[in-house]
Amino acid sequence: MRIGQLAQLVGVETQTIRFYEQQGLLPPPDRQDNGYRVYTEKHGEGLAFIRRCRILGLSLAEIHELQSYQDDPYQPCTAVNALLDDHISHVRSQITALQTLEKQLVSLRASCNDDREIEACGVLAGISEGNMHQQ
Amino acid sequence: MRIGQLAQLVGVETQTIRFYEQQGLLPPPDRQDNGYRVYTEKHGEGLAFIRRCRILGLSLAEIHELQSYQDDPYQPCTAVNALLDDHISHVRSQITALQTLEKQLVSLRASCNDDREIEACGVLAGISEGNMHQQ
DNA sequence: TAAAACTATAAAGCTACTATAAGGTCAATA
DNA sequence: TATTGACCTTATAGTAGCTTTATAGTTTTA
Ligand SMILES: [Zn+2]
Ligand SMILES: [Zn+2]
Ligand SMILES: [Zn+2]
Ligand SMILES: [Zn+2]
Repeated sequence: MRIGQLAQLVGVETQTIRFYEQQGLLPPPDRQDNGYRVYTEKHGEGLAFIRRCRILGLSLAEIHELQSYQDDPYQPCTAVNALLDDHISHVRSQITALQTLEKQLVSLRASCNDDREIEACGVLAGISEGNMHQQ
Repeated sequence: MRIGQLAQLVGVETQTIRFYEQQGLLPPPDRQDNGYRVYTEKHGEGLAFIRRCRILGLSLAEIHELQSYQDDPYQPCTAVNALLDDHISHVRSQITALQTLEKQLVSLRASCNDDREIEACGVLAGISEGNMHQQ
């Protein structure tokens, strides 16, 4: 399988595949005489794994770590589960931060209607004066 | 006021101030004979405004837009309020996406306890098989 | 006077790609 | 046979918002 076919199969751009190879997330495939990369089914599985991890919001570093665990199949999976727990708390703290942000933005927005001049805009005034109802 | 004092006043690194100047968010200050930047109180206010916007999650482009409105104080503030409305919807869609993600991650995590071998890890299996309970 | 602290510019690094440029390879068509 | 088009190669730059590093000049302090 050449790079274009693999890309279409998994739904990724060819550059992305080369990028993952360069980052050490995909093993370098064999090459044809003309230099073209030749992929196997294993590469397809590896690439699909990476993509599903990315959809779950895992960073390339976290994916790399997971791969290192996969290479050690008889270790206990504590570290894998811990990695996921950490990632869940990453996501949760992002959610919390964004919710706080949303409240601030909504209250800022409520301080103005559409019929003022810029000079009297409650939004701009709120930002300028630091009335951001923190915490 | 020199750059270090301004930085300490607002709670920013000196490089960040130079960066904002370079990006056109802070007006270039006067220089001493030795080339050192000299800042006024206005610069302090401008910098604090930028920082508060950043804390509210506004992009530099959005901040730039707000600044252009500030320069036109007798226009109606419709555009300012619209910018904030847009930003609030940015934030809300991020929250929604992260909440979906969190559900997927929690359900994935629930598919494993800590007492398995990697080979039998429910988390890794879940990712590999694409059991991500989408939508 | 010499070191410490501050300033300057320019360039690279960070994440996870995406896009562009310039070129080599191959099958099919005119 | 010549050429078109689809595919492949590498290398380089761009995205956002800084941070870090390198190198050098200036001011303040001991
Ligand atoms: Zn994470
Ligand atoms: Zn307004
Ligand atoms: Zn926004
Ligand atoms: Zn497990």
